[in-house]
Amino acid sequence: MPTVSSEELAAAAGVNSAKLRKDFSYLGSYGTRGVGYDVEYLVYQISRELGLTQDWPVVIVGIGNLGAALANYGGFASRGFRVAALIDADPAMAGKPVAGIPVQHSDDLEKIISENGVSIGVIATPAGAAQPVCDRLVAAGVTSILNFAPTVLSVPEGVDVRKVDLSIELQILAFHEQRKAGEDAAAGEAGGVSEVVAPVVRGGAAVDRKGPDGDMPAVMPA
Amino acid sequence: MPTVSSEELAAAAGVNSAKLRKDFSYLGSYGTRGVGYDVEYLVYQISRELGLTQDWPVVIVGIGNLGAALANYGGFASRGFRVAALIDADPAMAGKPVAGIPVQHSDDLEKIISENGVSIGVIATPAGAAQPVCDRLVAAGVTSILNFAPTVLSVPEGVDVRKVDLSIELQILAFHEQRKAGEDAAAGEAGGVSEVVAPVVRGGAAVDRKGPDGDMPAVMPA
DNA sequence: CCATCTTTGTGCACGCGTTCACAAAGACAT
DNA sequence: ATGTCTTTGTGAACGCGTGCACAAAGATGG
Repeated sequence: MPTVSSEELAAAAGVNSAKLRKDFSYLGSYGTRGVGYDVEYLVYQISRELGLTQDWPVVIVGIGNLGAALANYGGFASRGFRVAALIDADPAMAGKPVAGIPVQHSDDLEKIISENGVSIGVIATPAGAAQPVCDRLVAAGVTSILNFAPTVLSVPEGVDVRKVDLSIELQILAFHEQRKAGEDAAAGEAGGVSEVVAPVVRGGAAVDRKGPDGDMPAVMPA
Repeated sequence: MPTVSSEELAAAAGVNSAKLRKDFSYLGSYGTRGVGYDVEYLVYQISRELGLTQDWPVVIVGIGNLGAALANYGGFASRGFRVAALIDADPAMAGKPVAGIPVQHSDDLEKIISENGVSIGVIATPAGAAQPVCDRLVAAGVTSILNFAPTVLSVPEGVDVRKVDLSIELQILAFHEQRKAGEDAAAGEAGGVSEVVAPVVRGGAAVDRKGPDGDMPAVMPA
């Protein structure tokens, strides 16, 4: 029986082995003392816990460049996701296959959602269309939404929304880039930029616990 | 003079007002006691601190669906970013304009980087091309990389890499979706899924502090 | 069957960030 | 000018997650 010790896994993942063991104990994944964890059983347990063993049908609304990129993305299938349908408001797109899946018109959105039992929707529309699309998705029964449009969506209680702002990631890189440059510059003066920035970098105010990075202050001007 | 109090800002952002004040104090943004913060000055200070007042030239390598989507993304300019060049390995793409910018062939990558003083690169290539492209970018002087390809990039010390895995966001939604469903089901049995999952959700082991969500265990099978 | 060795599972303490609570500071009215 | 009222800035306490260190448990060899 192939096994791994918490020590090996911790080294590979770059975390503390005690923390890893504590987490596994919560999962109820019992290892064997003196031996380690049964790899196969462990993989199964974690997969199940994360929902990888389930089949999640998703719909992608808005088949522009981004929507097409998502439809072609290879990483979905291995994670338990199945693109159940592609939806676009442009009648000219209807029927045209993208990533092997024919695009359907948004008039049929509600029907598509209910017929496929979809509970997760991806919005890749322009900003203006995002909220109306969101409302229709929610009304049709979708309870989790991944939003790529640069808008804040308002949804009723019980619906999860995650917003992916592609420029935020760049923002974070630029922030660190600036710090790199700032530290060099501050070497000359006394009390340079880095001293001012450092505490902020540690304890920046978080607008939302779901923010992508705890290392950056989340309060920023529009 | 238009002002805002920390209380108002905190309410709007959904955070504790003391935390917000403490953060602002690190910035050196002095407010006026009894009045609040001068909005205009505050916006300027935060913008400067985050690097929004600087001009960051970036190059996008790999002009497929995703690369094109990024090139067309409107949110970059307002955040201080300027797409300095689009680069693709396909000779057929060379010269063709995407988002108003002509695509250049990857043979000229090094020249493009140095001539434009680019320090931030975006990789939107297929997985196989990512590491070689990354190496060339770094060799040419890029010190921050935003990676959309589904590969872990290895870079020398001093270079920042942020990986955007589009399927991870979906994963997180599915995880919460499962918890929603699990809680209902567990209402019947004693000691259902939620009790097991809850502690994990709080204290999941983090492979990387830069992970996108502290609310989910980061250890998962490949 | 006993001794030893490995690895898990976890109580406990440390450290850090968040929050509370209040004194200091300035505006504004009288 | 003085008092009152509002809001900032921050010292101190609290709470939580992380990491240490060890006892319990099982394997393995003699």
